[in-house]
Amino acid sequence: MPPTRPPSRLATPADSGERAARRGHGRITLRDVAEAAGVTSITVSRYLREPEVVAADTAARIREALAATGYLPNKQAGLLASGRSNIVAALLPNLANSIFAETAQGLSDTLQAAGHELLIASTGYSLEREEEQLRALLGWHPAAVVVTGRRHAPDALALLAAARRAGTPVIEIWDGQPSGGLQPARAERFAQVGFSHDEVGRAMAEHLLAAGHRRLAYVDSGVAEDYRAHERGLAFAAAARRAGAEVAVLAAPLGDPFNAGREMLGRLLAPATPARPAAPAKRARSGGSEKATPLFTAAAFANDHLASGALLEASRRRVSVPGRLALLGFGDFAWARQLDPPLSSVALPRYEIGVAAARALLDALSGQRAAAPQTLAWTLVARESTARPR
Amino acid sequence: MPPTRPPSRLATPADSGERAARRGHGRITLRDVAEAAGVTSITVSRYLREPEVVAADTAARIREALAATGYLPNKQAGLLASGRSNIVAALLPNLANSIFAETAQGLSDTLQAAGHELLIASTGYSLEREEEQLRALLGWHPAAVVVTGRRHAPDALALLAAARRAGTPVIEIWDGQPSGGLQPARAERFAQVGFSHDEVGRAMAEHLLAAGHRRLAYVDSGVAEDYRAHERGLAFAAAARRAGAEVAVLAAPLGDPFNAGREMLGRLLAPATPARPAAPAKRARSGGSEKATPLFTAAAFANDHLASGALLEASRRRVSVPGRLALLGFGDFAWARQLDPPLSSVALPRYEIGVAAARALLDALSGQRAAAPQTLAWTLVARESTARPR
DNA sequence: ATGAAAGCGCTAACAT
DNA sequence: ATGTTAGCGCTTTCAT
Repeated sequence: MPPTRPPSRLATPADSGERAARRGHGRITLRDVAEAAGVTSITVSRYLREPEVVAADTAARIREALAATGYLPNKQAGLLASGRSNIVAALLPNLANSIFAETAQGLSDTLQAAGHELLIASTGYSLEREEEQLRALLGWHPAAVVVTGRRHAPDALALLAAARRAGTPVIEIWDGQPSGGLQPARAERFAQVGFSHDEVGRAMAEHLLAAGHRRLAYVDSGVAEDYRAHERGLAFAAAARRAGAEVAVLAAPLGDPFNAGREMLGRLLAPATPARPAAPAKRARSGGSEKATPLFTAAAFANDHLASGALLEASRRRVSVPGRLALLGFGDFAWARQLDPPLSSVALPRYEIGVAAARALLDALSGQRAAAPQTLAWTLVARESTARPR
Repeated sequence: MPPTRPPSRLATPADSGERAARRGHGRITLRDVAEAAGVTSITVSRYLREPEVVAADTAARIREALAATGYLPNKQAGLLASGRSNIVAALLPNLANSIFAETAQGLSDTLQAAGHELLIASTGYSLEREEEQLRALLGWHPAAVVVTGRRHAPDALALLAAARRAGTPVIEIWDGQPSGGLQPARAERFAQVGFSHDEVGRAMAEHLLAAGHRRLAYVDSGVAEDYRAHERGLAFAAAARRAGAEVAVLAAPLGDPFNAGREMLGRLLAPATPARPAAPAKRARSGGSEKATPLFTAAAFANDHLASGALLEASRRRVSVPGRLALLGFGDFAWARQLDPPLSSVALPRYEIGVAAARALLDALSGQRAAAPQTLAWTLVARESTARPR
């Protein structure tokens, strides 16, 4: 006979004595329910997992006992015993940034609906913190893992590879399938759910070229870690150059991005005459013909914040947009299309990325096939800020 | 002797036969590490938890074994055995809303730094979903629980109360201590980390009154669930009336809040003459003297989005702000202070609420005293949109 | 249809 | 300083 235990936890939740050995924490267990229902715990366990297998009258008694005790299954015990987890671990650079916040919401909505739990951690764009957090999250033996982007610390990559080898689906979000050239070579390939930032950069250039602009600028994010913005910039510049246009990539200063955008407007209007001669050499990497003083007629930005800053400053200075300078953002935030003129921008599948990633994981978990990569659609929304003059 | 197991999982990860009984999932366990280090598993376990207690040379061997095997502790097993959890469960209405997203970030940053894990779920402002999610999260036996607001389904309340009784700190965020009158009576009191929305509503009214306005409007959120906005509105109206001013509370239409704000500008400028006589009766609940046609000179809004919509529309219609109409927002979003004129607003401790809640929980967990309630500071940031004319 | 036994991977308690 | 034993609460396997 197994070690006796007090007949009912319910009667005396703080029952003591009897056994000096380790004891429960006073919580209702399967066994309490079983006692109340007059069966053994395995029957209750079975009822919980496959109710149809239990006799109708037994089931009824169990249902009663469940309600009477207020039983809450202990998930760690269940997972430990079954080796299965319904946790999905997600690593995002930042939860406050509305880009990732909406992705988190998409993940959360879709996973919750499927009965999964979301264990979330933010990395602050740091590969080190990502690795550290990944290690912590993997200790939960999650059913699946979501990470952001395709840049990871070597050890993190190894952990992800090991997890996948053990049958845990791994998905990288927010980047598209690696296109040639710019990507670091890497043995491990995880399914990607996102879009190609190269393509977006190219489309941004083409949009401005199509409006007749020949002197383009890309205002890059000053945040070094935002490699997606840098990638878009490279693709933008390449496309512009390919079309025979002049193009420069300028890095925005750090700090409040709206103010950075305002400041950049000045540089865009008079790029060859730095306001403060004493200031450090400007970081413009001019492309195209180096000689001509580039008076830009159009600028694309790494994000809507920078672009809106420039737009607002233009409005303040009575600089005509798009007449004197066309402005194109990235992200299509609700407030940016309210400005005057409304900002043209690239609408992103922020929420959809979360949903698609979750779906891919759920598919992989049920079907046992690998998570499928997915390229999601974005849209360049042309508004007045890049309208063709005329 | 305990059931024999193959000498090393490392050598033959897929070793079979021997025992038909349930077997591990091929993962590295404490025992594998112990074998590699020539000790028993408890010593490794000990090393992991209190390294200083283990002999130096043993420790060195364990360290090596740990590295060689790539061991990752199984958290469910650890928690089950110890009865301790480092999970904090958080329930937020929405992760995409930047208000809660920043709170989530504050929670995440602070908890991660303390070695805790964040299990997060969103409720979509639905009390039912909150209860359901709460039930799921409590199954993890979290170390602490964070919920949003003080309105919960009865059963959810019971679950929270039971959790607290079992020693799990529970914190409600985003609301302040219940002030009299408006709050539903309730036996259970959890620690609150937030601020009083009554006080904010009052301060908003006082700010406008101090600028000399006597005909005030509060534009409430059309979202029924946003009871905090409604509370601010009630307090706003009460304060205005107390000061002898005229005041009305108008409900914004649903849908895009910027456009709703734009639409509300029309109502504010000509509140007595509904544009479309055929439209359903407007939802304005006029307070103060009912007779006078209230031509508002100032309006406070439930959020910056609505306020900015009105501000932008005013600018489009060449209605002077604050000359003809002063506008006051709530939330103090970065884009709103970039407008022309910059929007006065109430700056909220969005991130700080997360940090403070996490700290309170950590304190409660280490000190074993109850989580302490906290009132956090907000600031009414006066900008040009409510500047005194003259 | 229900139960007994064993075990998931770890840690607490009690040795030595 | 290290090991032995029992047990956390559940599920699997194998009876009955």
